[in-house]
Amino acid sequence: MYPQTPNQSVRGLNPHVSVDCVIFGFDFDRLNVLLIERDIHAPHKNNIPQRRFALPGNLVDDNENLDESARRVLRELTNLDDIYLEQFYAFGSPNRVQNEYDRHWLRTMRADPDARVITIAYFSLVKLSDYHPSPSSWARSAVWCPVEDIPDLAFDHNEIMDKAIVSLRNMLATRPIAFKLLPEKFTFGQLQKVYEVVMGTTFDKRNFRRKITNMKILIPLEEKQQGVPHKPARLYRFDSDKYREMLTEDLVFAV
Amino acid sequence: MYPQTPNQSVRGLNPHVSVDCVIFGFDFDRLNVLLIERDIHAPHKNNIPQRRFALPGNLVDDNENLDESARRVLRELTNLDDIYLEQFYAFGSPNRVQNEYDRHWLRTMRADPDARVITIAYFSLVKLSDYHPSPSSWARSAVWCPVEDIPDLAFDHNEIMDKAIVSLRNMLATRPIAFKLLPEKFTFGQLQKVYEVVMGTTFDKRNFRRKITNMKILIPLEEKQQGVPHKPARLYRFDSDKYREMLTEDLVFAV
DNA sequence: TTAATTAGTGTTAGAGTGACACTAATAAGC
DNA sequence: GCTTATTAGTGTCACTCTAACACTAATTAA
Repeated sequence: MYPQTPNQSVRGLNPHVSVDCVIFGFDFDRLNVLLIERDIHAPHKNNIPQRRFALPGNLVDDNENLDESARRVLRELTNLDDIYLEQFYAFGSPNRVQNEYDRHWLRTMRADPDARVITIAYFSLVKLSDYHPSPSSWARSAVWCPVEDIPDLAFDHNEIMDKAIVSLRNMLATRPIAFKLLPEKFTFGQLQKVYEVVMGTTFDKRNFRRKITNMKILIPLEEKQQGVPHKPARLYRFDSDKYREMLTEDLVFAV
Repeated sequence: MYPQTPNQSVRGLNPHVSVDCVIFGFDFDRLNVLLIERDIHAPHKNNIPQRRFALPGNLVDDNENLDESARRVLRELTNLDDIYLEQFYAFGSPNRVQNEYDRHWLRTMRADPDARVITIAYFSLVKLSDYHPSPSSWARSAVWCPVEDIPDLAFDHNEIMDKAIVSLRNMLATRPIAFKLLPEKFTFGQLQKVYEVVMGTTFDKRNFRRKITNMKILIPLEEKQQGVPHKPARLYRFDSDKYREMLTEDLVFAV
């Protein structure tokens, strides 16, 4: 049981290639990212933090392609499935493991703990409320952490995070992925909030409305918000045919 | 000498990770890509082509990061150096090696020929006339091939090529890299040609001129083309301060 | 009744985009 | 020296997009 080498023999894990997943979770308030806390088998040394967070990631199996691998690893560590993952960059500095504690942890986890590992990073953006990560495998916990409060992460995961945010924003600016984050019926205000939270800015309400309206992707409903302590907003749903069209277009959403 | 395993023991090549380089060469006429022809140690079987082209690529060394590796591999195979390489995607299907001939070739080249290899792909765009690739290492020849005439390539290299072109076009559309392809003094016609060849379209001359002029990146010279059998065009050079600014901006060049 | 909160709306000035056709300058060929 | 072939160079118009800007309306809570 310890050191724990999860099915390594059965699976044929490639000792040199891993995948890491940056899962952004949107909650109408801020942008979060999914971190896992390591199960600590290691004895605690002086000055070495006892809690250590990381992006969900692990070695690639020899029979699966990278996309499948990212999906599996995410599932194994967090019990999240059915998440569309987009590859965005490979990180392969020989010095990815600098921290002594990380090295120690690898020794408890990997058959070949000193192997130099290149990692292929993926990101996704999901509705936080739809996913309730629960830790498994070697994760002690799996938590949503606001992107402004990201702690020091394992390995080069802070660097991966930074690049992921850039990729996420590029994605949102060119593809209508915002709609995946909304309930079926939503208001203009909610839609705008998605863009604002992810992009990290604010937009002019009227200009935003006009821009979206011109895309002709929203269908207005004869229904309003209920129970809100202010003027209730009209509800909309989005036109899924139009949405599918736009997924393959070259559109640029620069509000 | 045969099978040839280039310094594998000295270097510590990672058997599972490679880099591949898609070097686009622009020659004012069309877009080319740099291919290497394999040195054929293998006996020729029936129906198996005797010439086999591939993108320059090789295994990553354990002491170098991915960018360095791409650079080294390109140098070793083609004697090209000082080329800025941009990483664009990682390819890692377990079935990257399907062709029998490719498998055979790997057996002649690699210490661990059946290892499953993930490759990190890079691209670059250079002025063809500036670079004279000469084959070395296991390359029999290194040739510029027009992108319209790319033959069947080794492994999944055709797939890599396709994705590289998309990345190249995105790059050209957002960064003023076209200027690297021109001589110090150039005409509007030449600049437009760069965009047309790389983007694979044509643009309206007047609109193009206006767009570029508005960027205020060109400095008109008191000089004209000479020796051309038509009205000689005015020469320009580009403002390198402005150029550096634009490299970091979010500009979109959608002519 | 009042306060707090968010929804909802239009205009204007400026910049950018796409479509479009003719004259000018040169070398080459005759 | 005339003609031809070739590329350079130029302006306008209609349209769309963009950024900036302020007030009224509807609801709940206190």
